[in-house]
Amino acid sequence: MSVTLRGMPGAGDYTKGLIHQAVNDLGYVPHTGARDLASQSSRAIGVFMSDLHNPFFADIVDGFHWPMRESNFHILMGMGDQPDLERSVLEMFRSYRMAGAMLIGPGIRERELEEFGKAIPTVVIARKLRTTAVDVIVGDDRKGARLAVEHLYELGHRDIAHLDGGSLPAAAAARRTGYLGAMRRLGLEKYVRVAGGGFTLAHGADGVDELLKTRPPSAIFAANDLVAMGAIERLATLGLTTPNDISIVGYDNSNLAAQQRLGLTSIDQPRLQIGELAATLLSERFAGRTTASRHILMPKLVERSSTARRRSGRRRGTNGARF
Amino acid sequence: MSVTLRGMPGAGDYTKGLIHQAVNDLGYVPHTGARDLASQSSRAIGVFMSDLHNPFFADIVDGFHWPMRESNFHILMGMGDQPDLERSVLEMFRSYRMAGAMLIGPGIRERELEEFGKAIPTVVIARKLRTTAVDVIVGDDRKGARLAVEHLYELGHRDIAHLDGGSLPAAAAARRTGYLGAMRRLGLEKYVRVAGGGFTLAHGADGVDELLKTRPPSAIFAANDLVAMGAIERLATLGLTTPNDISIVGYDNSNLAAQQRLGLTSIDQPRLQIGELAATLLSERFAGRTTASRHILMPKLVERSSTARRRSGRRRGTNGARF
DNA sequence: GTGAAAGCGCTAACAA
DNA sequence: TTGTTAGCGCTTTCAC
Repeated sequence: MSVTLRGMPGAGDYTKGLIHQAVNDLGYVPHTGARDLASQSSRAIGVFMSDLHNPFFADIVDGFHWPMRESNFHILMGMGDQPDLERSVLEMFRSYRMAGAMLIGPGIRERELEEFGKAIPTVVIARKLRTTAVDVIVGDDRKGARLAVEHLYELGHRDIAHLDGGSLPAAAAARRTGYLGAMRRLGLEKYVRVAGGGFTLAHGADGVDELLKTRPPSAIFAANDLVAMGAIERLATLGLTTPNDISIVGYDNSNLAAQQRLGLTSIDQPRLQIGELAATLLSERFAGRTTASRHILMPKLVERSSTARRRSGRRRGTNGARF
Repeated sequence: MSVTLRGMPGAGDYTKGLIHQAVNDLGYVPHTGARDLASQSSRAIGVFMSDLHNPFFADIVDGFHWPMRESNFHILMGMGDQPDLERSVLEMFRSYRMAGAMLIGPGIRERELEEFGKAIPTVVIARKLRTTAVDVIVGDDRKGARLAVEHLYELGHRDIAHLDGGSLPAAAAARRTGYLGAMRRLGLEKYVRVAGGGFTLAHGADGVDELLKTRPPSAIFAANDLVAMGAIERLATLGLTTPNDISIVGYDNSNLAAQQRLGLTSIDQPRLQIGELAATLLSERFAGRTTASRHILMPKLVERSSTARRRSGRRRGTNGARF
């Protein structure tokens, strides 16, 4: 069909217009499956997200989206919060012979990820990996946890508890380890308390309930912003305000923390930049790079109003003007 | 290859096992593109989301996901917050000759959606449409807005402002209209105030700033939960607490409102159920239904702690026990 | 039951 | 430049 309708080097603009017009009217859309089959190639990039609700992930996708589109790829997203679902999503990516993939917070075994990476150029986000079959972008979560604890320490807090992210995502373990290490280094072993277990708002609320069974801590380091927010709100309903009664640090510096003038002190990971870097790494792979590329991004603490100097006596106050 | 490796009615279990083993070791994954081309069919369902950050949408997808998987379809998601992106996502769905599609909050013209619906069995969520080419699931947003205003009225509020959802999504207009109508019916015209314009946390905060340029209202009806939360937090930093100083009602009853014990009074739309219904409608289409199916879901108000009876004198109090 | 052959809608290579 | 042809990896059909 007219030189398969693509380049059409010949033919004047007028003719071109006519053809496109006709094609449009007919509602013709080229058959990607057939095209990919014939050309033995694909312009599709698979994006796997372990959690559709996590705004941190959404930002990464936002950052990834644009450069990929500019390079004329299209993004197909799959999600699955359980290993089986995850596997089936990855198999689907392979079954479409996609050109590349970005996996955000995958939970399956490293072996499986390695096998996947051998089949499709892949960049993995937020999962520490040894294999060289995929590119990796991770934050230094232990360092981030340390920043959080030290920040609270400098504000005079000693009784610092941790709301844990749970078992599945690797990030949770690193943050917990970082917390424990920092507490030890500061001589605060006796204050060490870990509660909760999960990355959602509900986990934050439940974690607070758990902590309060013994005593309210002076400060909390939460595994991510969602958990921190859940904790703050739970504390509020119990009459404990932040930061007057309890200081809280989150993780991810997601837009929940930032845009919402809630002002959550949080550990920043450059979300959009991570997505953009992922796009760059894939492009490099497409351009021929075969060696693995590994990036450890340094987190930094963003101080907002959810943390404050420890007050000896409890007092309730406002921190803004009244009308 | 071994009766194309599918049913394999013959061959003992042992042989079957051997074959699958070998296939697995070789890392063979059937080529979906070729299969679809040959069979002139597809097991792919496209899901379009206008906003990856909206937890309401994520819940709908969650509800949709399971029944579809059970029916042996796989979900491929695309997103795009701008009309051009949206168009390109839909074209991609068509280029893959997908079996069906769910479009959440599409923003393009009805004509285009109609054309799409003629090509692929489609259910559209959260967008009022006249065309019979697609199935439609919408909430009665005007009714929902009325519920919100009446609830606040019954609590003694008169000076009720609205934080608007903006121009693009059709839902915003219906909620605004519902607000205006309800205010008029209650004889509160002189209190009518609309501020903000958008569906994000930041829009909520900005809307509050806008309102406070004149005077703090007694209560606020927000276009969705994100906006409500942004407003609450902004008010808090200004020393105005909810619900003591200002009552707030959100919309969507998203998990931000519910799980987070923030306790946001909100207008419930049965999110998971919407997703499940969408799956049912698609299945019906696959089973042969050709007439359009249209569903208007009735919203209901879920009262939580962000709304309270109006207090004549301002006072600040706690609403929970202290330790 | 099993095996061979045609063909899905395209692209790529070649011939005219 | 343009038209023709083989073939991508499968399914489907039809003959055996």
